[in-house]
Amino acid sequence: MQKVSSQQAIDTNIQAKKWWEREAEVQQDHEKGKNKWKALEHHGVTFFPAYQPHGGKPMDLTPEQEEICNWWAQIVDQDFSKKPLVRKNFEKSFIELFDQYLSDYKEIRKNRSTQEKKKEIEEKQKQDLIYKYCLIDGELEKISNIIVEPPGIFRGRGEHPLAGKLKSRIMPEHVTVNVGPEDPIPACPLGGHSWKRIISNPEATWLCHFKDERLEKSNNGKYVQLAADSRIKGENDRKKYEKARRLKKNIDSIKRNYQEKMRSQDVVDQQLGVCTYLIDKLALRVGNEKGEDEADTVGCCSLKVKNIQIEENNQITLDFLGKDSIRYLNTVEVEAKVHQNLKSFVQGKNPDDELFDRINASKLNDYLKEMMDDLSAKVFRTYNASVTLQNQFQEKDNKISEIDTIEKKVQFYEECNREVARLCNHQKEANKNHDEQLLKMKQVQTEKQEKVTQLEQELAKLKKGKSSNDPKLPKTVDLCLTALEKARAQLELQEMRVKKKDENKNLALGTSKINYMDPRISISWCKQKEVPIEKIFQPTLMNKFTWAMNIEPDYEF
DNA sequence: CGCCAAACTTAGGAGCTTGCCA
DNA sequence: TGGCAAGCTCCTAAGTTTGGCG
Repeated sequence: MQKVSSQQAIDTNIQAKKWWEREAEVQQDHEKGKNKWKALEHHGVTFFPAYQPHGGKPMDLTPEQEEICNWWAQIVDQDFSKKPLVRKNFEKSFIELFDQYLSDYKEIRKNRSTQEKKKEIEEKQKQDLIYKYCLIDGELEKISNIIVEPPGIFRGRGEHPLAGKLKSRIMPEHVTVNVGPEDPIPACPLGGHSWKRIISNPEATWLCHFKDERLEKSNNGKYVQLAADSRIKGENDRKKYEKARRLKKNIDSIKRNYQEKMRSQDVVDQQLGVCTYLIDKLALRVGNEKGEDEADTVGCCSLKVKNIQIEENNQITLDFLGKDSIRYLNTVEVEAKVHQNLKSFVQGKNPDDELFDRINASKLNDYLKEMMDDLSAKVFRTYNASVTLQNQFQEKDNKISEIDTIEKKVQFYEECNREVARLCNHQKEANKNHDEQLLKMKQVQTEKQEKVTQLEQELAKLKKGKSSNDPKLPKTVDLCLTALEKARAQLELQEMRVKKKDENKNLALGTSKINYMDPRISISWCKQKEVPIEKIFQPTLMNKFTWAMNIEPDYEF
């Protein structure tokens, strides 16, 4: 891998290969069929360093610590030790014995000089450099993750049956490596060890695969994948949005199709129709069935009777835990036929029974493919998110004007973004100091308001030829007007900040920006409104979406 | 078909750095 | 000049989709 010699050489190479400007070649690539590459060269994956015993020397338990460990060992198989309260109390006392070391360690790390920290990072980057890039058909490409996951405690979300189980240390013997048939097999970075298997699968884009054998069935392992700004990921991303645009083009006939479907005499068809209606209208996930060893969450097809309330006036309330055990709670009006069908699906069932008992995700996707080539349920989320953003820009356009500041325009963008996040139910945990912080900001707002009022009063006085004696206040009408204008602008900014703070309390805007909204909508809007794109996209997104940067200002999704 | 594995995208939170204000 | 919120990247869990197999 000659090209991986220095960071500068890499940057130059990466800059040089703009795949989106070489569409002809990209077209040719399709002739390769299912194959994603002919040559693939890389250095494999690195490993989490072996555990460093505390302070580099073996840590003997103090007699006190050892004795306490023994106490627990004596009762560990008794019912007593299974009681949550017992475990909680014991754990607390136990951890107190050890956490002094950890907090000391943390403190030492924190107190290193800025220079020292910087040097450490630079050295790490230098070490990682050869692992960070691969060669795909001769082109240098960035890799996203180059180290296997460290051993530790599994942190499942929500009520996960496996939460707290141990994740074992991944060794080269757990790793399968995918390289080109003519390319060198990467050297195993751990002496005395060797890779589990070397394969050459050009239909896959992953470089390494590793699996913790200890975790159960639903764990299908992890991959070393290309970075988001690589050609292959970029092409896939663009294809995703093009497919969503195709859905937009066909949406009328698709709507007619599922409307007809839910009017069928066949319950299977009714369920397919209603499910598609809900996925289209509410941007729900498809909802695959889940295993015993996974958290109990649902999506559209796996909704249970207890997750829906059929209300008056064609309203329904959906209340369920979705992906990541995030709660979805929404009361909406649906079409009369949908309401009627849902009522019949609920009829005679128990709360834990499936609402759509005759279908599943796979059948639903089969149905979607009858209507549009390549259509699957997730495309509706991409389509809905992108259309929502575009519509928000249009509907709210009168809220901003050319003379507005960049900050105000950016706030406007966020307002539109929030509607998308709401649609997709992208929630986050509120900052634990949120209320306190908001109060402080509101106080600042009040002060700014008072300042404006004060200046307004002073202006009135000055116009009558009078003046206050306060030396802080302007002495002429002109000066006062300038000051007032400034104060009003400051007040408006603060009001926007307060609003943003409160509205973003439980909403995560990042997810839709990264995964759902066609970046070309945002970029063309920025061009129209003369907002620098960096104000909307952080550096990683600027890189991820470079393929979309040359879009015209009048792009329509 | 139903079931399962493989391969990929989507997700929230941890934890770091940055930048602002008192 | 240090305290703290905001911004951002990293991490890895948790989804979806497809296709092969009995």
